[in-house]
Amino acid sequence: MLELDRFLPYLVNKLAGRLSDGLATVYQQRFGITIPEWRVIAHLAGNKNVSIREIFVRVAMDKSKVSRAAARLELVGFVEKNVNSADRRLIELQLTAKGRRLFAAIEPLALAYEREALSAFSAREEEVFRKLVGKLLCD
Amino acid sequence: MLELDRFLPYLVNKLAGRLSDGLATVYQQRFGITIPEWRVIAHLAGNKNVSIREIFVRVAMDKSKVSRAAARLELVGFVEKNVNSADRRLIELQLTAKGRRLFAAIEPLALAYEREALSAFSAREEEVFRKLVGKLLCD
DNA sequence: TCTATTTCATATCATATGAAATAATATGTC
DNA sequence: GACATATTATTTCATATGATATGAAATAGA
Repeated sequence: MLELDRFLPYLVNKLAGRLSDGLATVYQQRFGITIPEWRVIAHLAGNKNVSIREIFVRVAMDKSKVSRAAARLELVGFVEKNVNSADRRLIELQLTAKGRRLFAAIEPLALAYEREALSAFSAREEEVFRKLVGKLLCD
Repeated sequence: MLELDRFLPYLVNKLAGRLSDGLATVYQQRFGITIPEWRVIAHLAGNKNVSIREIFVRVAMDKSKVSRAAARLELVGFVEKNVNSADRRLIELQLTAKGRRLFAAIEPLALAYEREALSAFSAREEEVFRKLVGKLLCD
């Protein structure tokens, strides 16, 4: 008999919801940033001159979401959008100085949140968990 | 430096999305059932005469979602709604015969999907993963 | 070159979502 | 019993979402 509380797709979703909600509260209340926007920022923090497409294939969001997040981030001055001169269909996104400051402010909070969320784990357990999640995601 | 691909809240979300989407396709296309509806059905399959409230506290959905899912499931004849005669604020939800047949049809597909999703794991790894997820969820 | 196809970002639109309001019932206090 | 407060389910309403359409630019083939 299928029991929801032993059904992994459900359990993983429940866990994901908790992790996201908790983290979202942090940067939503303090910085007015949504989850999609946070993901775009985090990706841009590690990758220069990125197109919308590059983000949504890498970052598990559909293109509308990324497009809207980028539009809003530009509006509030966290990212800069430029057309790629080699291929004018493409957009080059990058963090502005303001955007980099925002990331620098959020980063330690996000890492602290992650540590806190995983505090039930021993170091060994965390390592195993990371490995297993990686195995399921496989990419 | 925070790297999205090593950030567990993100990774778990990505995994959850994949697991849900894949499974949703199964029962959406074949049975016209959404994820919230599936969760209500799965919960009702194991619990008789359940109120809306009971479901949303147990099943990680907000009350509107459960209320709407229940309304639609009643409309299409998979569940039956009755007011609790002891406390007329409460609703008693239960699967109809049709609803039980639906669950019986979906159950093996859902379990097969779970097995397939976890096929990258050895039996031991699956066990460990379940334990670790349980530990993070703690309830 | 001309035309068809593909790719990229955005816009559109119907639906989903969830926070807050509402309505109905229950509980507690005087 | 009457009145205030609490609890439950639904509805409302503004916003989010995502599938599809659009338009602009690039590429391929004749």
